[in-house]
Amino acid sequence: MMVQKTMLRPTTKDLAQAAGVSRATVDRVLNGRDGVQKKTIDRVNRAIDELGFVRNLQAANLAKSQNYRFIFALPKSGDQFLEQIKQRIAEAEPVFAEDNIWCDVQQINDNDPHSISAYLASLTKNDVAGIAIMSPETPQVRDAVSRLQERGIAALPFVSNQTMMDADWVGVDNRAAGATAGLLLGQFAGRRDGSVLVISESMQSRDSLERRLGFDQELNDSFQSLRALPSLETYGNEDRARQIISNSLQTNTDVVGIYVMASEARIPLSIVDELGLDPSIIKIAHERTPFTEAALRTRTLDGVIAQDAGHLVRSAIRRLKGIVDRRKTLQSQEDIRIEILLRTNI
Amino acid sequence: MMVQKTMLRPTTKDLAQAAGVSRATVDRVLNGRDGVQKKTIDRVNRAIDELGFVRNLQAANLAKSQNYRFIFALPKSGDQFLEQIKQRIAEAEPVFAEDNIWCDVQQINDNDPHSISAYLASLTKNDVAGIAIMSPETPQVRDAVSRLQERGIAALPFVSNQTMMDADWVGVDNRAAGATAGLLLGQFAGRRDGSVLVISESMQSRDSLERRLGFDQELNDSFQSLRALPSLETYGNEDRARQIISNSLQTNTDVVGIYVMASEARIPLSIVDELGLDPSIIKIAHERTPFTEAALRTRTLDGVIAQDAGHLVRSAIRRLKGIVDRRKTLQSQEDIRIEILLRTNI
DNA sequence: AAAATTTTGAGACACGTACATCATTTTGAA
DNA sequence: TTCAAAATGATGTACGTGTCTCAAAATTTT
Repeated sequence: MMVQKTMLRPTTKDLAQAAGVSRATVDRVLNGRDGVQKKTIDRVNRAIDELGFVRNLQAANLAKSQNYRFIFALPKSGDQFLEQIKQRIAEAEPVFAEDNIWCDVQQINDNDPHSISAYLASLTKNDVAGIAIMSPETPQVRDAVSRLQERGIAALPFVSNQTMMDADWVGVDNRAAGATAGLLLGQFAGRRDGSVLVISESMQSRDSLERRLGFDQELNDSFQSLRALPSLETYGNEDRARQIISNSLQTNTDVVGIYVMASEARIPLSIVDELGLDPSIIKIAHERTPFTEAALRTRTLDGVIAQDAGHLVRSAIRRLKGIVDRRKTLQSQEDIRIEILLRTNI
Repeated sequence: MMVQKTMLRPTTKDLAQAAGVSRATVDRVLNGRDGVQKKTIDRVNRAIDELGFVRNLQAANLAKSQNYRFIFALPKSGDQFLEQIKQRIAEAEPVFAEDNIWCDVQQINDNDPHSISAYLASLTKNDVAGIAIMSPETPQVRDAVSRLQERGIAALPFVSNQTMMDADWVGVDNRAAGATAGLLLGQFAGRRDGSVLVISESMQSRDSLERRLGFDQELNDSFQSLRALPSLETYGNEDRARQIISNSLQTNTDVVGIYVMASEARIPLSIVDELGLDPSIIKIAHERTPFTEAALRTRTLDGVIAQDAGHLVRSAIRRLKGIVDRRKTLQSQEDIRIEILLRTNI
């Protein structure tokens, strides 16, 4: 496959000439229509390689008046991280609009798997070209996603609660994220020994389970002087959070670190703040939000493990577009990095 | 500015109708041609807002047979980081090709400012639409860049040695990167006190100076038990490096940390390895390379401060394209993050 | 060899914008 | 009021591809 640089960019016309066939036949081959002999197909393909032909996607889209309408299906109940996501979608809108990409946000009650699958079932190919779904993984949703794909709508699990088995999703490896939290906390705690408070919103989500798994493994492997306490689940309830956290701190007087696993770090950290602990206790949380940024700056928080919300959004859009265009995307661009934020690199 | 969702996407025709003018006048306004009354311009602009008109860039490019040919002007002498850059450019090529973007790499002797400016002066608008320049900032180069821009060629300083004064460049804030290295090293060193070895290739580059500045400031501010030693300059010479490093280690028996500032960490770190130091000495280096990745995994390196080479490349391409298209790019996407790599988030 | 079928060719039109030309209208100055 | 200049309209072609239709050629079947 060599690229001819003298010809600025070969067109289907050039291709037809090179292959010794007509433009109509080239079109039949390029778009996989039938009624073409195998040997003719081969001739055209050989010419494609020789010329280094690349279809002009823009012209093709123009001709098809293809437009990319994507939907982000997000949960209704939201924390600050979700707000970040929505903000990044809005921010990306005008830029992607020039590339003929239009995104809508649809917020769905995520406590009810039925309403999600009902919504997904209502979509047709005319309404929408692709959809990024942020929802806990239930059989209903999984089915609805399959049926979407059957109807030719691109569907992509987004950020939340997916099995890592499936390579086709947008988000980070939560096990590794938890391990990174563990490593950071362990190293920052230095040679002290003691116990570590682990606060989550709920251990029912896969995210939390995987983070906890990675966190424990890292502490066991490399920081045996630290002892991770059982997860405290706040259920998003501030009063409950206050009670269980202060309880735990009274029971365990040797706490040297606090790990807030939930994507909403504000409530637990505010409570810890109220209690006026020894500032040398290392505190690690997840996700960049206005709150965690401020906490890093004031040194009430030592580190944040984050996934770049803007990157998540743009990656989802690019990958949906890639599916629609049947072209592969750039793997290295779509790997969502596990970011470590300290007060110096916010 | 409201977006009309019923009309799939307003065209210039719709615009003309809404504004009560002809397509020709719309064209004049959109492309800034003269010979249009102010009040007519206003009428059209009002219609643009009302309809939420967005120019179809694809169709426009098709009509102009616009193609984006970009050049990366890189130094000839190269370390592993530069190899990463080149690799990422090659990797991005086929993907960007579908968007009508073609990138070439040109390697230039960066020790000779004259050959760089001579090369830049030789470029014409027909050859190339934009150029990303990785070169030390000298008056000659700075002039050549200005003249490029005057000739309508997009020019963008890339990664290396630029004043942070100029907002229009691609790269990280090296002061903050140095500070991050300092913070990480300081925290990892725990409550120990002692001195810190700082190894650079040369303190003549702005990169090194800024990193050192940030590093020292962070240590002074927050880790007063640590004492940063004067920078050891290797000049890329392995024998020299071995000598000055082992000298310094003999003189300073209280070393608790080593900071390798250079983008080529392999030589200094190999030498440190040879000397068989106490593994509890904290080692921080810059840039993700096959070597630093391996060193993190084997725990001979504790942390790496990096800028994502792929991101740098793609950001440069997007911004060059943005300049050519006279459209603003998404700021948050083009901020190059200061990444912290530990063994758990490689 | 004739007929039926498959394969290929030739051409037209569409998509939304850029750009050019020439005709017509409006405006402002003499 | 007249005339030149400025402003606007009308219209055509081009860009590269997709998608039709209909005719012509090549191949297979009868």
